[in-house]
Amino acid sequence: MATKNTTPASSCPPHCRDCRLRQTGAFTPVEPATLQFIEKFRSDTTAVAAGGTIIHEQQPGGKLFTIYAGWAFRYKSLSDGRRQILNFLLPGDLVGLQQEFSDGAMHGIEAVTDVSLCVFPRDGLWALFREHPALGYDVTWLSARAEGVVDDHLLTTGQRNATERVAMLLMHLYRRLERLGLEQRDADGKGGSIDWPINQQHIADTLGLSLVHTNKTLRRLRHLGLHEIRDGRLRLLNTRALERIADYYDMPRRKVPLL
Amino acid sequence: MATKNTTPASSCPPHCRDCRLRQTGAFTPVEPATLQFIEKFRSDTTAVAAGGTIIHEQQPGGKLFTIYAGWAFRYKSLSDGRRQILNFLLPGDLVGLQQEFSDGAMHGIEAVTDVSLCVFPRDGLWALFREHPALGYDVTWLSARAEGVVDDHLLTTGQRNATERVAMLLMHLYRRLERLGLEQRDADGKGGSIDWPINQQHIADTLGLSLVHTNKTLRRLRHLGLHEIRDGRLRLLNTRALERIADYYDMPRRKVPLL
DNA sequence: CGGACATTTGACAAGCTTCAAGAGAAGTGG
DNA sequence: CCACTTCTCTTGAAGCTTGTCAAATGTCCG
Repeated sequence: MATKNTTPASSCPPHCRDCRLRQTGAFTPVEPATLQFIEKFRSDTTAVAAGGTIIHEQQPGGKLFTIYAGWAFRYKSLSDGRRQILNFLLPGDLVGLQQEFSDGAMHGIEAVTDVSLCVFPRDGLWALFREHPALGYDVTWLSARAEGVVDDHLLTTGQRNATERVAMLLMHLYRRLERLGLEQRDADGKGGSIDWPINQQHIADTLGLSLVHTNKTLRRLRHLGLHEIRDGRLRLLNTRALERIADYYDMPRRKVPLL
Repeated sequence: MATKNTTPASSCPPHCRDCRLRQTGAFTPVEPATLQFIEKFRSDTTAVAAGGTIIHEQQPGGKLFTIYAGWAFRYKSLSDGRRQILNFLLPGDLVGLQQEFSDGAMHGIEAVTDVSLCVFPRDGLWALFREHPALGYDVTWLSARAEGVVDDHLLTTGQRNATERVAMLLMHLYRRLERLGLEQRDADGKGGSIDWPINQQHIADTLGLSLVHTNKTLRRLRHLGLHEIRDGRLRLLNTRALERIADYYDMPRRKVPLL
């Protein structure tokens, strides 16, 4: 009881210079002056409990967020309830840009785990571009990169079959977590695992498959010894095979801007 | 013979102030000074013949383009040849941003019709942000909006069935052309039609369906009297029904930036 | 007329969804 | 502490949507 609904273990530090994310090496280093500007730009920090709504699907406006800790996902739904998860949001991801720009075709954002967020004022974005063009450039970078992720996902739902889709998702998320330094290496140093807070319904909604078929496809891959999901953790037992099935290619990893 | 491989009817005018696109009312008006900046930033104009490659799928770098006239599409493929069309590119669309930013996960761009393009130097983008933050802001706008289009498309391939997908694509493209003033009204003023340069293979690759099933789905909609494709033109005969089938909602139309 | 290409159609197979129901885990309240 | 609910995962069976194979028709163009 005392451990529930409290602030998640990793909440945003009061000062950006203490940001745990910037110490991972996954993000482009910034000058102290720039860091101060970002901290000034940040209007708040907040937390959303697992299952909570970060951005409502129909609600325009809103704010900009950077995920500091936890998992969330963007989604869109049809009026009869069918839901498509567009992508998963992990620490370092900037979200809410589309709400600012889009024609009104909105998406929702929901927390999977408890999530910690840095909040930026929506109407401050133009000031950011004007006063600090380099950060504006970074925002564009992040936006273009986010579209690239959705592009890949569209290739998956449009062209890959069920087995390929599941293999792709496992590889994709594993690599993203790994890049953030969130992979937990085994004691023997041979393997590793990542936190896996999503359930099979999430996977089904992500890949455009039914829940039942998702289950059976996962089972097949598991019985082939390719992966293991247990106690809320994912362990890849044969990445080579998963990459081959999914036609997955790992890209050279550049550092990414962080707002 | 004399009419082939010549410059398409609508090629970019030498001066941006004569740009036909800006006269459509679909784009945000800009100050003459800004227009001059854009014209200076533009390094070239060019044309690509129907079926030609604008950006090669595997080739990094490259340039930025604004489509001035014609149809093109972005795509990604799997190594065995399956191809997913990510979206169609119409006049006013800015393309090539991802090549600048993405981790290397590239897409290709191919011309459907003869295409006229404004060319911008890739390495001038940072200068644009620095010297003209408002244009940088516009680029971000366009990038975020482009992602919104792909989001919608992902919802389509992930959740809609074949009939819904086809209806969605018909509505989506018709509305986009209409917004650009490229709908041709009938003499009686009751209906209209748009140029329809794509074939059923394009549609199949866009919607993640087989060619045969695409054909049969189109036929069904045609026999229901919902649309008509003839002589390279698309005519919607019952938009109400198509919108209902596709769960399509028309968004309020804001003017969009044009680079 | 012959060749390349897009469209069309039928028959059959396969992949995926739906329906139904049971098992296990975790939280809730008496 | 245990019954009860709820949620997730699991499995089987049946049916429908979609893909694959094959071939005919039509069209454009040299």
